[in-house]
Amino acid sequence: MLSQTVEYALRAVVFMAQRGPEPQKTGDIAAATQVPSAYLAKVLQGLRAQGIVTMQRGVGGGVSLARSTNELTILDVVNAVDPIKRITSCPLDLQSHGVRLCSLHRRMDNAIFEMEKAFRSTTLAELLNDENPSVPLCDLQPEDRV
Amino acid sequence: MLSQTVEYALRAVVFMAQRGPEPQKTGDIAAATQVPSAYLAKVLQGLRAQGIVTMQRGVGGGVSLARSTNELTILDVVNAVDPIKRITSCPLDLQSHGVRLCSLHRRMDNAIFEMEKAFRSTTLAELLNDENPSVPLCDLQPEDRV
DNA sequence: CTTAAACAGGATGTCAATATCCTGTTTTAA
DNA sequence: TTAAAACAGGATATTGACATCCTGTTTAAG
Repeated sequence: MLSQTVEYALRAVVFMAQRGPEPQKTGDIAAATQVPSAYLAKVLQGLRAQGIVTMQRGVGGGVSLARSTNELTILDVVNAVDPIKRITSCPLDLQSHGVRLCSLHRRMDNAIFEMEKAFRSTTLAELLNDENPSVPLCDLQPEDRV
Repeated sequence: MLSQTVEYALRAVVFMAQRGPEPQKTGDIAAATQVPSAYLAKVLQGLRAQGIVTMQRGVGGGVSLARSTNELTILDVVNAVDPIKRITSCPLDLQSHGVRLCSLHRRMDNAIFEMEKAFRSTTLAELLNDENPSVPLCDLQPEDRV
């Protein structure tokens, strides 16, 4: 349904958001998010290409979020690595359908739209501020469990 | 986003629904829906395995819908060939998250749920009765166009 | 200037989704 | 009983997603 790559990208972005503005090393992100390090490097390159993160080489370098967590939605991250493709014209190329989708494809597109809407409705900041005993990427200590 | 297989399965099912109860030959369905015939045969086998269609071999045989179009939703077809996988437990296997998803995965699951809901909300019968100038799979003649 | 840190990116491997082909089996009708 | 229709299903490409490895380049610090 959602690609591994999307899952990885979101984990990485959430991790950076939790850590604040300091650049994080790819290896550290990979370890914390349980993502294969070499593959994460590729995913992060995709995020950089889409302006979601910036990367700094050399000693003391690493990966940082390019925008405020208030201005970054889940959808932004999803679209950066695996864009949601709405159905905008007839998949069968029927001349008379064109941009006026038939009932089948209109409803398929609507389902995709609903998912898109759900992703757009949450910013990274909202994710972090969620009052939820389970914190993204963080296992609780036994004594903290409910 | 949605697999080719899902698109193909839905086209095939819609075609059969349009044609009524008579069994349709795989080759005819393939031609009408613009789906590779040999591949459609595999997809239909999947639909049969999930009880969406029945298939009859031999002269006069073919594929038929196993249920009324009132009792068959888009979701049924989608789940038969490419099941929608909700997120039911922590993808990182964090002990303390378990079934209590963190804010990230709860929202990812919610997006999937919204799509699932959209698919569940429409039956095949509703698709066919949609007052919409574009009829699924059918190109209009030039003189009929708006 | 040298060195180690850290990303950059090409080459390569693996696997599942997509797709094709061919032969076998079932079924109906003549 | 025979023949043709039609599905059944195994074997085999092809392609892109996922993943790894290795070497090069940039950068900061000493």
